[in-house]
Amino acid sequence: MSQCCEGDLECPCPPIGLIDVVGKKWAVCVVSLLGKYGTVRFGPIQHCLSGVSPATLTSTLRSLEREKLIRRVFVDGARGPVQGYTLTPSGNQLYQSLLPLAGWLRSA
Amino acid sequence: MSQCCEGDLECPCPPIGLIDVVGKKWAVCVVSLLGKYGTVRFGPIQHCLSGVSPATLTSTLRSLEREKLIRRVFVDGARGPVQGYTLTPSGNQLYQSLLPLAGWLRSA
DNA sequence: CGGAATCCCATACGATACTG
DNA sequence: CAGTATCGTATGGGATTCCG
Repeated sequence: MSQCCEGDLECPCPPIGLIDVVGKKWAVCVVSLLGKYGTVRFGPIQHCLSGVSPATLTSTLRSLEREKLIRRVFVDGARGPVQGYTLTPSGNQLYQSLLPLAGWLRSA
Repeated sequence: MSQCCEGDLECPCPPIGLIDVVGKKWAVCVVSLLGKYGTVRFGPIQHCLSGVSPATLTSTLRSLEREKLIRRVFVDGARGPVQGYTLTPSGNQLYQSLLPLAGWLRSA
């Protein structure tokens, strides 16, 4: 993965590694969803994203986990604990700084 | 391109089409660069992005042009007019709403 | 210098089937 | 319900070459 940047201009570019994570097709959606609703389980996330394939969603969730932007949590359901996903503090910072962009994207 | 969103949760996700543009590996870098420096030519952009291949850079620039986020301009150089790229008003709005995210990405 | 054309590869993504 | 496994395709992106 090449590094940005090495030119004469001072580089305003974010690190490529995080771009790769945030740039994943559904990553921004998942972060926005968790930011808005707190803890969400696998099924509702998948349903909200119009039936994205479970493999793809899992891949997105795992990469977000690796970057410590989300984490798995267990909540008490009617029949025992169930899993869910929620933002880490770092993920919540991302969510906050993502809000203006998300707003602009929707209005553009 | 599947649509987001159709679940019970109200969807906070931005449109997928623009995600695809902004999510391109170098798109955020280019927008940040033009936002900071105004008009920049092909060469300096490429150099600043650590020698990204011309094909890739061209692809990025074209997709940004299609979305009317940047446009080509001609400026008077020493030996006749030369080309450059600059943000459109819409692109500048994107740049503004991108600043918090770019800042967070760099600090994360 | 500013690209366009071509080739090639890695992988993101979707579809489907299956498991605990 | 919450994934995992497998497969196939589309395409983003790098390397190289060539052109005005």
